[in-house]
Amino acid sequence: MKKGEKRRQELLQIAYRLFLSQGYENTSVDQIIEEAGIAKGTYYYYFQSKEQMLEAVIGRMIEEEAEAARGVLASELPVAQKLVGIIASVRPNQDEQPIEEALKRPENVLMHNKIRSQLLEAIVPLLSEAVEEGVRCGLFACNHIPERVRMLLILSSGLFDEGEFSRADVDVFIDAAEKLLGAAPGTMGFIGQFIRQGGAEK
Amino acid sequence: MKKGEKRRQELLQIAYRLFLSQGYENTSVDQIIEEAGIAKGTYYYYFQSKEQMLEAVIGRMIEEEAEAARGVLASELPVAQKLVGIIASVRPNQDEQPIEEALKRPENVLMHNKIRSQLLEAIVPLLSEAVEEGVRCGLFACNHIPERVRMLLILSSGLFDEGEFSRADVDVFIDAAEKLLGAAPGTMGFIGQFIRQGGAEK
DNA sequence: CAACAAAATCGACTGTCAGTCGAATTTGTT
DNA sequence: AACAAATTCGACTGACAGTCGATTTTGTTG
Repeated sequence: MKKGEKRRQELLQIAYRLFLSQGYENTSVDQIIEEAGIAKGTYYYYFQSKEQMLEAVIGRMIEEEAEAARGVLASELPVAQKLVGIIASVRPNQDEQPIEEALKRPENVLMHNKIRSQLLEAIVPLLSEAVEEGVRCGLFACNHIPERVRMLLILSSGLFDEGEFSRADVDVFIDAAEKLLGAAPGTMGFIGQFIRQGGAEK
Repeated sequence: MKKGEKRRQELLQIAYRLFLSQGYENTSVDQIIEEAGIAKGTYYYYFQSKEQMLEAVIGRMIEEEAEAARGVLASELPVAQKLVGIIASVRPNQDEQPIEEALKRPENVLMHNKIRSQLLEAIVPLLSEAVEEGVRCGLFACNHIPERVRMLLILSSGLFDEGEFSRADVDVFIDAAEKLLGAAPGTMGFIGQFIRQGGAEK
């Protein structure tokens, strides 16, 4: 009951690295077991399928991020700081730049999608709670908070997590965020800091 | 120069049907050539790879829709009608309900994604032109039109083209559309008619 | 028509890969 | 020691995308 879990984690670790560096489709089970130094049967003793393993790898990533976000939410910071903190927990740190890059690559659509949907499910409730707090403080003014938060996350993912984007995209997104949440114009420019890095056309 | 193109179209037709009914991943080249009654080599005489064929299948779908949309745009209809018409050309007709369903299935992520990006590229310019016209008529008031149109399309796809969605999602989306384009509140409810069909939770 | 080239077709073969299965080994328990 | 449960092994299967040289069909030209 101990040895098994350790092996499982070891395999997840190896897969995490390989999936991100080469893409999920381009990583074979044979490669994983070779790096781990185990036989095919052992691999399938721990995972039902390659895809199920991908789910596990992603679940682990998301859980770490959600953990950090929950910490921020429970803190005593002012609402604005909480928003920044929660978003920051979800955005890849600077030492994880490769992740950002890897997920944009065309061979990783499947992984990218699974991450997107799992992340959405985990983060929407947390961010919604922060926004709720913001409404009580008079920072925001809107109904249907979870739906609106979900929309903004879908938008940011669709706009910035793949391909190029222009300055105008960022500006309009900030405008959209203010209007959707009923924030005063010009108060949500801070979002921009989380985006600048990817696209740069024009 | 004639026979070849006919065969090519025949293969695209078969693939179109199979991809939608079983999913792209679950359809093998062997199955396609068996239905067509040709040999492997012939298939690869017409398509470089299975994925390139998928691109061609999708390109064909999109081109038809874009064609219809261009017709609407060039017509003499009032702006509001043009918007409705362009959106309608893109939405699957009633005899294509299966398509809508098929694309939601988990095994079709790749296809779904390719369609989404190709459709975006084709439709954004057309819809933008219609919105531009709307601005001139005083229906809308906004800058950065293509960016805003793109956002709305990304949003609608992310919200409604997969999984469930609630009544609140639709309402908030309409609200977002009005605010993003600077339309008067309550004037864009007509969008709702294009959505009702999929999700129904609560 | 004969001769030749280009277009189209054939299908056996290769290599890769996910997943299976029964046997063997290790570990823990009584 | 005896037995069971957990873990590991690796040869094997089946499916599948893609290759390649040979062959047939079609179109062209003197």
